Amino acid sequence: MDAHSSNKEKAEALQEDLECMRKENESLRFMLEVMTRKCNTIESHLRQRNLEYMGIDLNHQFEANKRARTSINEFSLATNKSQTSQFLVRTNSKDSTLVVKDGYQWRKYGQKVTKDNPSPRAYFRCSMAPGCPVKKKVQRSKDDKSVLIATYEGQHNHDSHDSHAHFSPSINTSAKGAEHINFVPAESTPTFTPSPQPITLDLTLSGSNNQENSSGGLDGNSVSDRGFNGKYNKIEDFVASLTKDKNFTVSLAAAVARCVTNQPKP
DNA sequence: CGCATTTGACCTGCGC
DNA sequence: GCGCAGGTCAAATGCG
Repeated sequence: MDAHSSNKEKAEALQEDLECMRKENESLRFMLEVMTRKCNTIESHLRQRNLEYMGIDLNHQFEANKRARTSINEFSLATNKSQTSQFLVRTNSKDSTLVVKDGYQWRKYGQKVTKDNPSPRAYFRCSMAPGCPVKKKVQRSKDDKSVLIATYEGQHNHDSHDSHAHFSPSINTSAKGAEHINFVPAESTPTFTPSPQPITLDLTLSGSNNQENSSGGLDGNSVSDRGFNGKYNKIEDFVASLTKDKNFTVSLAAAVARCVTNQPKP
């Protein structure tokens, strides 16, 4: 009967392990959910704040432009209808080029000085694929010369050759002058409460220069995550701490493997 | 030489 | 119909 009792002990030990792993799995899921929620919150906050900034800009532009054909709300609707999206791109203020590195290849086909803004507006067509209908307009912000306003129209009929560079231009530091770029999507939320403080978000997780980027925002109002239990100042810090934790990595890998294979822990 | 950029001319749409 | 402003075209130019 010794064999029987030892098997029973083994089964109990395995059940204990299984219970531990279940709890670990639950906590991991909880953490993932919390991080997802925080990301969504930050994203929606950014969009709202950016549109508030754009609202001011548009108000100024419409005051200056008697030929304005759309109201602010109409602008918002048109943005959705015609598949246009607008991004604020922070660049080196000394950089006079209107180049926005977004992972696609663009051919410039025109430049025009508009009435409401002394900075010229450049017109680009996507040249990565023949027949790609996407166009973009790039113009410096009237209020902040270090900010480029990039307006994209249409949808690409191909993929970016560099998916990492797509909308992650701060990764690309080799471009002439474009050494410090942050993208801020400016679309969809129809709220235009004036706010004097635009915000930018550096979406890269590239470590050291994140600190500089976050403190070097347009107005020092870059978003930082006050973190889990006040321990982590930024999501990046939290993620970095997690990725450095060997136990976390191993547990996460095991949990993911179990989820993928749909198998209980042995 | 081929390709991208520049830039003046031209086209288009809208308000008056 | 005219004028204005944004958008596009295409010849000229520059660069590798």
